[in-house]
Amino acid sequence: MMKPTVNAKDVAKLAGVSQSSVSRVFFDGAKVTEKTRQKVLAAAKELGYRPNEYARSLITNSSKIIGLVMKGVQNPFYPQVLKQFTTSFKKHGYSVLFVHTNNDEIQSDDIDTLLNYNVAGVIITDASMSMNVAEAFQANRIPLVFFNRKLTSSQFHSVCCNNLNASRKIAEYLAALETGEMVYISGNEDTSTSREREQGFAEVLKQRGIAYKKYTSDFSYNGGYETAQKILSAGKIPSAVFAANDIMALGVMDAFRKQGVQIPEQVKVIGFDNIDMASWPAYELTTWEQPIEKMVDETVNYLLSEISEYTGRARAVEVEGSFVERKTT
Amino acid sequence: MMKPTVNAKDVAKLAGVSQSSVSRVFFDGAKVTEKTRQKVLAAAKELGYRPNEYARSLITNSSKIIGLVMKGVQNPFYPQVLKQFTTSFKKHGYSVLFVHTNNDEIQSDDIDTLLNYNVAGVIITDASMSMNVAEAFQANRIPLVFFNRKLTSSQFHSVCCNNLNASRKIAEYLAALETGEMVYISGNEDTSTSREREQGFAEVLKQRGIAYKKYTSDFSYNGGYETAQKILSAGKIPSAVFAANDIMALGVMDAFRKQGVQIPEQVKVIGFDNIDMASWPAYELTTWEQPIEKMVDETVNYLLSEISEYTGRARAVEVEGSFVERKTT
DNA sequence: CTGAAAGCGCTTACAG
DNA sequence: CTGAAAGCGCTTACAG
Repeated sequence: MMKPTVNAKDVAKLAGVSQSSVSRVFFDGAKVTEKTRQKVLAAAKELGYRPNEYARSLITNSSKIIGLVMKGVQNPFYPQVLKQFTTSFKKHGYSVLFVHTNNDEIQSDDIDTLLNYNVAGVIITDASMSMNVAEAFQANRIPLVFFNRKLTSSQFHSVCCNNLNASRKIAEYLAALETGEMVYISGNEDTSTSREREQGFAEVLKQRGIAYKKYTSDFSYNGGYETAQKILSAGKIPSAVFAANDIMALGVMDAFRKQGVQIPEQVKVIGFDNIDMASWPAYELTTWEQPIEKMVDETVNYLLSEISEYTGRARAVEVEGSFVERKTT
Repeated sequence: MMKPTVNAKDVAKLAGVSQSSVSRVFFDGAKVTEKTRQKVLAAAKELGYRPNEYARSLITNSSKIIGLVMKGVQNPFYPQVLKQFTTSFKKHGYSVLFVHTNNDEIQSDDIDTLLNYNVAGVIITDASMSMNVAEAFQANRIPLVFFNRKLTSSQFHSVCCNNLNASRKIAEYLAALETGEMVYISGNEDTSTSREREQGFAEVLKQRGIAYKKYTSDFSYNGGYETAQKILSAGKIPSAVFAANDIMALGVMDAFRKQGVQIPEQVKVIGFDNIDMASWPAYELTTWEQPIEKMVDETVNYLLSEISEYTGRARAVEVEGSFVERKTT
């Protein structure tokens, strides 16, 4: 038994017009007289007609699908991002194909999926991608943006928070409060995000003659927790800890507290992102707010404009965020 | 300038075979001699050919896309679910179209999207859906499963944790510890999940002659937090609080602690889900673990079997979870 | 503005 | 097993 598919021809017959006219009624930008439109719409409604998206994509050689690649759904920052992208693209008539990579680097079967569906655009959030793979998208003239990540090569578009400026501000704030040795906890070292946040922080501390020690972690709660234990077992409690994201900062706080270390009296803690939990009474974490909405808007606008007219122009867009002072400093 | 699309015909020409043969090489289940296969594969590789998914879907009147509808991405339980579904479906050659609804009820434009893409199957997680909309999927013979929700009507398939059994066990556990009045904090009242969890809890408490009071909330952290404040301002601290999910339980804990109420000494707290945070040292929440993996497997298997042969058979699948005792009881 | 017709890139009976 | 051909449901020049 087949699904009873009703097509444009059926509607045309019932409406007493040509199949072309039916098509025009449902195709944005095509012209039909109001009278034809009404006849077609009535017939379509009666039959329960809906245009076949696959036939459309086939003939136009384009799709209304955006590929969104994500890895760290465990970090509450990203579900938030996913939600905003989906909502925003829906308004523009695009749907989101969700691709999850377990690995740091996006795998070739995921790329195949994206390419097979001829996605209108691709967003890579916290996964990375080898150069030649990114080039595969360029070769197919599929616009691509790295979200919250930046590649060293300038030939790819990226949208990030101004990490350098943010981490400078954080360092200045901390330097005004404390002058003892501090700690920076990095996320995965191969991410621009982690590197830039360290860079701005280091710059200012150097100016002020304040030393800091770096611990390498992985942007996860457990990573933060374990790093805090290492810090403590190293003997001296630092005057402040700047973690490259909030979820690590929460781990740090929990580990410190477990050892009876007072925050902020003995050590100040600052995160980055301003995820929901940062404002929870159990944490009240001082942090830097990433302006997700602005970042999403920038990304969507770029993608939309590249979809309507492909230029391949790429640049590193940076959006300012804002400092959120709470009770851990 | 057009995208340089290479199609099966191009490959056929280079390989010296017919376009049909090229198609057969890339279509699972079709037969070709090994010699032909090699020639085609070589040519395809040289040209960078990949089958057009839209032409495929058009001709087969089917797709390799699963629609996943979700609302509460703010609750860490759901990103986890999303991740597992994506991973599992990928193994079976399906991609996930992510649909986010802000509203409790899934909106008609989302349904249109799903229908236009002729999705192979649909999963509704925490959103609800009016009966006639669900019927639209049935009319199109698109298998549908409600995940972690159950409709009163038995004509739809659902996969849930055995909430009744779980909440009975929770009540028994609590009754063995305390006999004073308890509290149940519901999620959104129109969800089966919340109702069933109350039912099992109420049943057992009644048997044991223990009273409980119900507060209505919304499955969110803030909801739990505010409810705890209400509980406290009502005067008497209950012997135990059972929150319909973990994220509310965390809110409850934070509100209690803020008022200096000791957990578990003055009041015991139990959640439901076993999200990552429940195990964090700041909480160590006693809870019921929902077996996400098993629930996802059940859902995927059902969908896959209905996709390969549609029966329309529906039943309410229930999966057992397990009690996780930590330090809040 | 409207209709007849070509064609997007595939799958799949049908012959051979 | 393989090839020629029909056809999936659309969009879009091209005439009228």
